[in-house]
Amino acid sequence: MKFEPVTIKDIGKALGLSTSTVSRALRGSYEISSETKKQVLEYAEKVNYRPNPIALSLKERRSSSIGVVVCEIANNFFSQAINGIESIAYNRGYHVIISQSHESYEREVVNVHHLASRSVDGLLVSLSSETTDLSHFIQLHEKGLPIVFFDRISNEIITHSVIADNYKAAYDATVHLINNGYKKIANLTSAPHLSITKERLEGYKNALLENGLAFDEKYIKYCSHSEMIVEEIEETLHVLLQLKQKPDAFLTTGDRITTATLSALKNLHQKVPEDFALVGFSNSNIPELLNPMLTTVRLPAFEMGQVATELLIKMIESKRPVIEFETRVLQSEFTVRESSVATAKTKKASASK
Amino acid sequence: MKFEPVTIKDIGKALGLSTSTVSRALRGSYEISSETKKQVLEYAEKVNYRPNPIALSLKERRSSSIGVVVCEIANNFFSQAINGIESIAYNRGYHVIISQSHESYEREVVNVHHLASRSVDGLLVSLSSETTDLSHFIQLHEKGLPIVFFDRISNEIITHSVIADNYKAAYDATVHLINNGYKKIANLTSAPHLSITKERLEGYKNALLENGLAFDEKYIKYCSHSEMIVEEIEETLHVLLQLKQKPDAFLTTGDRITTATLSALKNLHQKVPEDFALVGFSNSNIPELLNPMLTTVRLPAFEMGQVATELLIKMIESKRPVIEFETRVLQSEFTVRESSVATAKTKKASASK
DNA sequence: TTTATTTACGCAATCGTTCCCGTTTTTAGC
DNA sequence: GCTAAAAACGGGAACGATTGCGTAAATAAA
Repeated sequence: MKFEPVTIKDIGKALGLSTSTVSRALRGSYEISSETKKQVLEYAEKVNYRPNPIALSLKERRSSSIGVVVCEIANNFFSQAINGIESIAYNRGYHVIISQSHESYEREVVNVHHLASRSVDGLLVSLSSETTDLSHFIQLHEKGLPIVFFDRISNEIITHSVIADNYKAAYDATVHLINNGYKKIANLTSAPHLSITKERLEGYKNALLENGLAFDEKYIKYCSHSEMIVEEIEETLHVLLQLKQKPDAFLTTGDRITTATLSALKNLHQKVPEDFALVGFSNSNIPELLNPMLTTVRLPAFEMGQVATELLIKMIESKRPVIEFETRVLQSEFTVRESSVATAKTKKASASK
Repeated sequence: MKFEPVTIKDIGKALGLSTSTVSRALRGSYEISSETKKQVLEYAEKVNYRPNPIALSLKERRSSSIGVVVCEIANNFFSQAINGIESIAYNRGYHVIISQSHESYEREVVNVHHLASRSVDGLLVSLSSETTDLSHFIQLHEKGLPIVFFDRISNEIITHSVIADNYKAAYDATVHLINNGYKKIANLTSAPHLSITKERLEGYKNALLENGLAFDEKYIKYCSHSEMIVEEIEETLHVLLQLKQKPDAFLTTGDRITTATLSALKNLHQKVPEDFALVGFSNSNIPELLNPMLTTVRLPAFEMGQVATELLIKMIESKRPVIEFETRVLQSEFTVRESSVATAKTKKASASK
């Protein structure tokens, strides 16, 4: 099946004008008499003419579209970020083409090439957890394709970045647990080389050290983001629960890790916060509907998408090459709910001290 | 900033060949000697040549991309459906361009025009709740643009459709509540003109009638999908709770309506299922983490996306105009959990009868 | 009336690729 | 040694829109 839109040539033929005249008339050029303009405009309206953006892209060497590379849209953080991206992009006349890597490096490479060859004017990227080699981005970046990283960024490529205050968020969350009497706080986090992981881990670590608690590698568990995440975390919990010094609280720094941990704890018949407290990074819309109501760190996903898009469009539309870059840090939101409150156990421990 | 990829012309110049020869060599034409082919292929590899799909689109009059029109990707049902769409589309060599209407008719129209002029080869559509006038689709459909509707479909346009067994799903859910002793079941549902609403309403209605219960218009509440949905549903509940015959159970037929109802009930300090039972349509990944664990109807979102995409690509790639259309109905999944079990109250009522 | 200026439009190149036609050279057939 | 047929490659139009340049006619200025 095919779809035959009206072209400028059709209009010219119908009206006995050249394509250039029609083109100019449509763009309101002063060179065209008002009669001709009126005639062309009316006819174009009548036949519902729409300029072919593909032809325009070819000529202008730009597509008015930006590519988004994320790992998963079925994830509150990213779907909210994409809403932020769209809210800016559409107002500025850009299309948004979304691609998902599903945390696979290969898939990310394929998607990036696909988008680049599709002549996107720029790229908004949050890295997949498998990605350590950035050459697919470096290649494009060197050729001058504007790229902005958000959330999972890299310092191998010098460009704009937008992140949340990951260090502070993890620090505050950890201090909160400590203040509520928890002393053996395990951290379930994402792949170790991801920027978010490093920053959050640092915040967690310093919170412990500054409060006189030991930092124990055994309490750090890196979780993949596979489909089997609940089973994986159940395994991880098994290991943690068999430690001599088993943890009394969990800090989960990732949307899916948080819900998966909650599921796993439930499957293992562990009560929160009585058996284990839990603070989770989560952009869920319904943290207070969970059982227990979840203490969360909520990332400013929507705003991050907006800011990243603004920076990208600024780069795209810049006449001269951009040479100064910034890393914008946006504030997260910490909300205390049931899952991390002090319990009889922790109160007793604190009192007896 | 600009981005200058290697063209076939560059290769020709470098190798002293014409563009036609290079083009043919790259496509492996029998007309080109194996030496020349080898030379061209090697050089192309070396300079990392990639054909410009924009130029191809212009020439071939197809873009190898399909447009998706949904209301909200930050919704479990749609993000799962999009994953299904992508899983098929990418394997078949199609790009997916997603646009959100945020339930706004105007936005939907703009997006559809945008996508059409962007030369998508076909459209996957789930209507916005505001849409009653379909002329923006009819226009394109008449010009031969392949369109497949899924979930929120329309019978104004004769084409393929993919839906869930909405009638049966609502019927079964209602019967389940009745069997557990609930007799005054209110139905919170989406906009009245949506296909999903009509089908689900019919299932609900017939379940009541076939089980000797009256169908009461006062128990039907149509909810918009605005940002303020929790507040809106709180209002609605206020009205329902002040009826002489106030309901004893809710059937919520929509992802966000379900969670919003749960939130609203919580805000109003109503217990589920003790005060009110609840069965909700929901594609949440964590229904058993909610408090109470939620009895759900889960739609086959991923599969719906897949089937719709297969049908669309079949239409796009069909040589002759497609004249026979089908409506594929996929099965939903009903899972009983806490929120709809029989309580002391309903058991007593049943027993005393 | 002659020249200069404005008005209003057409021609053709351009973007990157494909493909229908040539055209030249080589090889085969007799 | 001549013709015929492959083999190997180039020229140029086409896809839709824009735009610099050229030019005819109309008007204004001298």
